[in-house]
Amino acid sequence: MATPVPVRIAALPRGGRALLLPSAHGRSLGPGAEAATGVAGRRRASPAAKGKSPAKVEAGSPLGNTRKKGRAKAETQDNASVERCGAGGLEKNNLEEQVEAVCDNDAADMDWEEGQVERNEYSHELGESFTVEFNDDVPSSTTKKTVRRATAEEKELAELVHKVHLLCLIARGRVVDKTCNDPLIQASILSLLPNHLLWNVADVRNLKAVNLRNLVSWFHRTFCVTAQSTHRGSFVSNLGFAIQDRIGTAEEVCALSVALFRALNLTARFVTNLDVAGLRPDTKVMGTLNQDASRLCTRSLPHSSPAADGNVVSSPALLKDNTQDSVSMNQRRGGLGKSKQTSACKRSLSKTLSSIKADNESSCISASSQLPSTSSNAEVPKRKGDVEFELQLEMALSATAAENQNNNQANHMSQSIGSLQDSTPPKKKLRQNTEATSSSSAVWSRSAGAPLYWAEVYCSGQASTGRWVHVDVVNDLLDAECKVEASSAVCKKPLRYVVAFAGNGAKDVTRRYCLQWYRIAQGRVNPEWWENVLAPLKQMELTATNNSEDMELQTRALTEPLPTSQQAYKDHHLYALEKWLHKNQILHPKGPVLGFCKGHPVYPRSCVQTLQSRHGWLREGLQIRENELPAKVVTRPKRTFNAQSVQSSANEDALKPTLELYGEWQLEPLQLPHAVDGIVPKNERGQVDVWSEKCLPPGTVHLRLPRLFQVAKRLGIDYAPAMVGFDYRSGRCLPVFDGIVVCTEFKHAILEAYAEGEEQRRAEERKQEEAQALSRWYQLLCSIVTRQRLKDSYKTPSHGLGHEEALGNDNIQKNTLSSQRSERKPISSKLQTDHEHEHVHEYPEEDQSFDEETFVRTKRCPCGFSIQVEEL
DNA sequence: CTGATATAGCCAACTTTGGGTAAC
DNA sequence: CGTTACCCTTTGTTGGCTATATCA
Repeated sequence: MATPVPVRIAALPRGGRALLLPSAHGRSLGPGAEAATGVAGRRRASPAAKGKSPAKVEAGSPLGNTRKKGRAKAETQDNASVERCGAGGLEKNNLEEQVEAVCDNDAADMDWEEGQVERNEYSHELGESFTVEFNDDVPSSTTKKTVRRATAEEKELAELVHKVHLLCLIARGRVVDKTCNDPLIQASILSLLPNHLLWNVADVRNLKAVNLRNLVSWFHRTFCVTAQSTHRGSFVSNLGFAIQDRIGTAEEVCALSVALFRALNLTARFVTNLDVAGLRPDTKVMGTLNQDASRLCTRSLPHSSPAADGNVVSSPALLKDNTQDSVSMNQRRGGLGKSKQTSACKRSLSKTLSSIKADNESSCISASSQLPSTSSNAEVPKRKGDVEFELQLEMALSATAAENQNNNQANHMSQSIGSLQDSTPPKKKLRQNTEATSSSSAVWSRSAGAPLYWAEVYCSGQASTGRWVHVDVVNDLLDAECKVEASSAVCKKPLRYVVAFAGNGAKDVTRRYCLQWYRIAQGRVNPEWWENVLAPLKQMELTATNNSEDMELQTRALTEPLPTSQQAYKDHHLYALEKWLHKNQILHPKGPVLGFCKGHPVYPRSCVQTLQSRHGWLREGLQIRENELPAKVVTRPKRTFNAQSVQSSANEDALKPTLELYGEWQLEPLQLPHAVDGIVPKNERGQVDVWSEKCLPPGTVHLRLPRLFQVAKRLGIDYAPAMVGFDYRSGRCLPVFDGIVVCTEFKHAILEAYAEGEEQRRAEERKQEEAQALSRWYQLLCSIVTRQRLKDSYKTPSHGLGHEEALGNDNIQKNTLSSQRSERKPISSKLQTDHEHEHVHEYPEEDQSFDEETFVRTKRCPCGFSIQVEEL
């Protein structure tokens, strides 16, 4: 029944043998899987093995492929396991002979795809200890994971996602900003503010950060922050409910603070660290878009439907996870005992859900219950007595409406799903969730959540001319911009794009919060694109706030402290170490030295010059000045594209394996011979090399149109074919031509003539097509007529035929340009006998027509067959 | 945990002007 | 016999950059 399949026998050092299905990536059945009862293995080429021949363990060669260290190591281990499993000391038998015969047959080019061994057929010959072993995916700590790097396509996709996500987040920021201007929201939040806090901020013109202290503390005490919110239809509605319930997401609470500041007539803006999907693809997560996908998903759809939640609830794995989440959360908050923790693991569904509820509620309670949570008592331990915690739990549960609970439940569940989908380990994720909800600590540490939303208030009384002051009501922080970067880094939400929103506009203020730009530069999108996106928004922001801080941000950008690690100097935007220069870079001038890092002098980045070869500069329309020596000489790859150069490679190596590079300071504009008297200066091949438009001889133009050279030739204008590059196919390089180069003065004449010529050519083409169509119609109709005539001649001979024939011919002849239609008339009666007719080779003159415009002669056989001949 | 270093995989750059055969 | 059109074949190597692993 089983198809004989080529299999390989590995001769093992101790004489043991194992049957190996040829596979680069088989699967281990484990040491215990003995005498497999029919094994089917399918190999799928993994990306790592893509394009490589399957790693086969050759007979007598334990290490099939020792080219790379890592693989050799892995295979050594594989063979050890093979040995372990296969040391049965089997006698060579028929099967093996058969198998080896197949192997010897080689097999090297065989497609080793699928294997199947049926026990029924062979087991009696092999004995019970025969083991089938697949040499891959052995679960072992030392097994090297296949490292797959992202391809260019994936990178492009990730960048696109990043950009789109950025745009979405900006749009979101604008929505929030706009809502902060809503009069009703402003009035509502203002109405909550106690009177005594009002006059602290009355003097807007001389406002200082200190004046905001009480306001911020009050706000922090009054509103508690929750991880998830209920969608109420619009952000305005959400804020309305947040005001009513004194509870909202960090974003909502922060937005409310901005609304309050604006209601108080302060200049305030909504600031957010855009939590955007990564610019680079995440190679750790295979098969999915990237790890941010789930985050994207949860952010855009934070409220999964109850039905979806129901599905999830039915999954035991998720349940367990939730249980653990809630347990450790309880432990964290309330200090539950160990026994309680273990018992909690076995809780029923309802208890799990209630504990989740408790978590949600307790987070609010803990935030709002620690009312006087100023910096003075920030160090108060979070652990409280169990009793107190239980009390709070009770209060929370009873105080919350059932409906609300359900919502929270659902939200928390969807959040949990998100956390499971996320590549972050559950434990870590849990911590993040906890952090997001806990807001009692004013000391930046891991326990404080990553700051994603805050406000900036312009304090005119601060500094000499006033400045923007960082105000974070979520974390009860005032003027603490220096702490943002560290806390973001700790919470794995590094600063990337800190954007301030005001007046429906936006502005990148990352510089204010980021002291180590080199750390984030890699994660940011192409600055040009980003600036283009923000340019119109920046103007709107400026109009609204009337405060330009560009100088301040610029100063920050230029006065970054010297990094202490050498790595940081790699592509640092301000500083450079000589060791990190690229192959085509040089320091010119080599100085000044700004400092030292581990003994290496640090130079300003502005001293780094990028060099190019003579040809490279030529493309840019520049040439090297006379008598300039190469700034740097680097080795160039050997030319190995044909046999001749390989033969003479020894000489070539000695001669010129180097590439001479020049810097910008050694250049002058390209000086090419001018076009004189309508003659295009050409190279020795009679062409012009157009590496770029800058390489054109002065006074000439490059016209990239097909068939243009014919026009130039016809008009007698001097031209040269434009060689634009090379095509390297099948190991050969072929010049690629595109259009022609002519003197500028002939440009219009040629283009006009070309347009005319093209028009004519198209007309001719059309005419030809029409003629052909007519001819085909004629043939078709003739054959119909003939057929009909034949038919009739057998049924009712010579009856009613004349009319049809006349009609058919007439129609055609009206439309043809034939000048001799009348002569073709009586279609010979010979036709009637023409079953095996051969077309007349020498067509009679009277059966030919000639079109003087197209030079097409149409010859017709009396049977209706015609042939067209173009006369030249 | 951080930084230095080694390693491996992806990818871009580099190369820089056909030859044999059949039909006409 | 000279000219022309068409087909053939689908590279191959090197080094830079970068992510990851490993070690101090």
